[in-house]
Amino acid sequence: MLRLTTLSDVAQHADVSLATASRALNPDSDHSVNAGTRARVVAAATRLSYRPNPMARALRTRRVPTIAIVVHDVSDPYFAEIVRGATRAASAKGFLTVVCSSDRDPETELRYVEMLLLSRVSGVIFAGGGLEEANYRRTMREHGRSIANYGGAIVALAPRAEQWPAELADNRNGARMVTEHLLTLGHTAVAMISGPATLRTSREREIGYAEAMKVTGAKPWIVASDFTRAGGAVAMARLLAGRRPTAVFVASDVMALGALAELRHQGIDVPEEISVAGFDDIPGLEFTHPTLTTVRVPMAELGAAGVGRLLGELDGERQITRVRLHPVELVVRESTGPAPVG
Amino acid sequence: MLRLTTLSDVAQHADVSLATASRALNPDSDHSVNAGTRARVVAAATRLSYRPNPMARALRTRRVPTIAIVVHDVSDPYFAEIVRGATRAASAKGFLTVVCSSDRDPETELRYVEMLLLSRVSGVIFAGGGLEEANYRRTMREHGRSIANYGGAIVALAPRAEQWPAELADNRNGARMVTEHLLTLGHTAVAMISGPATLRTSREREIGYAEAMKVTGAKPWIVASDFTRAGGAVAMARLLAGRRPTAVFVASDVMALGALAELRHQGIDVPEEISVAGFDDIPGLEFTHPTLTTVRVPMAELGAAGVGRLLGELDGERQITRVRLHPVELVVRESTGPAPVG
DNA sequence: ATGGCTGAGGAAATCCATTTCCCCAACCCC
DNA sequence: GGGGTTGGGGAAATGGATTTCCTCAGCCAT
Repeated sequence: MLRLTTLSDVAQHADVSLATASRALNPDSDHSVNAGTRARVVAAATRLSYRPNPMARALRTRRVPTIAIVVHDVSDPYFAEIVRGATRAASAKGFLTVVCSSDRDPETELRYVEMLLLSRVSGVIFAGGGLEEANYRRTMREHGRSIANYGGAIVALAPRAEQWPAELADNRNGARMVTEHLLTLGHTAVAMISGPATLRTSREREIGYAEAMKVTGAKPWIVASDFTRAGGAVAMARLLAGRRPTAVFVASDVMALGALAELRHQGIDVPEEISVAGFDDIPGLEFTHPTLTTVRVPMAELGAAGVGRLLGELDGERQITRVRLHPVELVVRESTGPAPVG
Repeated sequence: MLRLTTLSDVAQHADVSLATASRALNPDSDHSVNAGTRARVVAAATRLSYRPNPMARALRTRRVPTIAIVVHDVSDPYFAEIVRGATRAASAKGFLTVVCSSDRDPETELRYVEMLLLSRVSGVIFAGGGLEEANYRRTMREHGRSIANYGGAIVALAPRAEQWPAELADNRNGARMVTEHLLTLGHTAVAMISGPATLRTSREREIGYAEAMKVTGAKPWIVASDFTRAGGAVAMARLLAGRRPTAVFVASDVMALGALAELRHQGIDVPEEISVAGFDDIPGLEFTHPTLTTVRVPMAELGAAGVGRLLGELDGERQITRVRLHPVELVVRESTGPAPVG
């Protein structure tokens, strides 16, 4: 069985004590070390290709060099992209990332969070929005407190009832912008396909949409469904069954892809007959047909920002602004066009 | 800062020594404990709601209740789906899963694996195929040995040079099947868009394609590119620039989506003028246009099987068959049709 | 010259569970 | 009854880094 070089090996080779070796290699210590001594230690460490044992360090510092990211579904491109940004940022700082995919089941999510707090991860990033459900909220609040109690940090990347520090996409503004875009194109019958009403993210995007609609005097026209391709298709079918809109703002790209498929299925041309816009700008939209107009959410950046924020909190940097809003950007592609005349 | 109950608290309350307390709570120890004593300890542990400190345990046992999965890119639907299956299976067994996304960079992957072996994860699942590059292979082999040395397990979910236990999709067979499907439709000029030549997965799929082509006497016609949407588009453009095929087998669905976009861009009808088939059956293909004919790889199942295999290896179950092949299935959709006449 | 301070180093405690190694009593067998 | 096993328990070592508490020398001010 492999024996790796330990700090005491390094100390011996550099002819210093364990304490000095440790301090030499952790420059941000309070205790100063003579430059020459430090050089000797560093040299020895390099020569022996020393790597500190993460477990020992974790035991002593009471902190695991691991963070967790909780998502609704890893195989949803939106979350996948966030995870990508987060893992990259984390590994750059020497942290590993455990990914917990709840498969959109609140129970599963709660169980995961309990596992996480028992294993004392340094911090937890909640990438998905919270649920507006009494039991879920209560348990989540308790877990959050437990995590805070042992010194773990929490960051949210989507709107949540809990007052956790957050790095959020400007959902409301984005929804308003894209709706205004559709209105500017001359559409008056602008419907929205939204996510589940229990999800805060849906609500924020609905509010932005409603704000833009309010100006026109038209009243909001919202159909809710699941945040999945199938959900989008179903919602679009429901819309098409009644009075037809000429433009539809869909609350997520994944749903929008489903909606587009349904339109194609029914032989309705986009954007000639109906304009469609999504939200998120997941990768690959420029390869769909028609290419999808959407609102770009800097997903990978959100993930990275979440990690940065988390590590900052761990270092005790109390941010004044608990919630930071990341700007979003309208991306106009082929799926939106002028309202049909007549 | 919360002080949690430690084993010695439990020991005191149960009025036994530390050693006995530990043995009472870890029933699979060699050392037997009197039933009454054990009951006392367990009662105390429950009363104090004792949870062993994972860090201390990890330091001592040199093993963390965590497994790792190494992928080329989490935001690639193929890998995302595998990760989903793996994390679910792992959490059912009480393991957390760290996800390492190399972003298709060999250096990054190697660095990750080094981090993993230093943190002594219980096991590592390699979801992506290995690279045929001398330095990569050598370093990876060394890391693999280190992991085995400390008692960690390794499982591969894609073909690799290293002789690790593997749960593989039947790539060769799938590629043969889909190529035969195209040939059966009357196509004679059947080209293949493959992944990077350095990737074993590409090679296996090429072999299956070549086998099917051999029967017809036609010689293989392969264009290699990246395993990305853009890669698929570029390769298709290259194909279209020369003598045109009437059917193209694309080595992955993600690439196939790019290839389809390029065809649409050039105004070429699918499948009227050119048939296109992919590989993997990533989620959402039934929402594309045209819906994509492909070979279904049970991705989530592979991920779960990988976890199962890993935990089996940890328990010392030496499998006789090192490599298990998972059957794949042809899924015919709209993107393939009869060869154009003339 | 004395007290106080700082820079630099070391010995030892600490984090907490697991695992030797050792001991004792009870029991068995010849 | 003496020697050998076995069941059950404890003291202490172990894993490897961080951190607390000292110590000592050198320097400054009083």
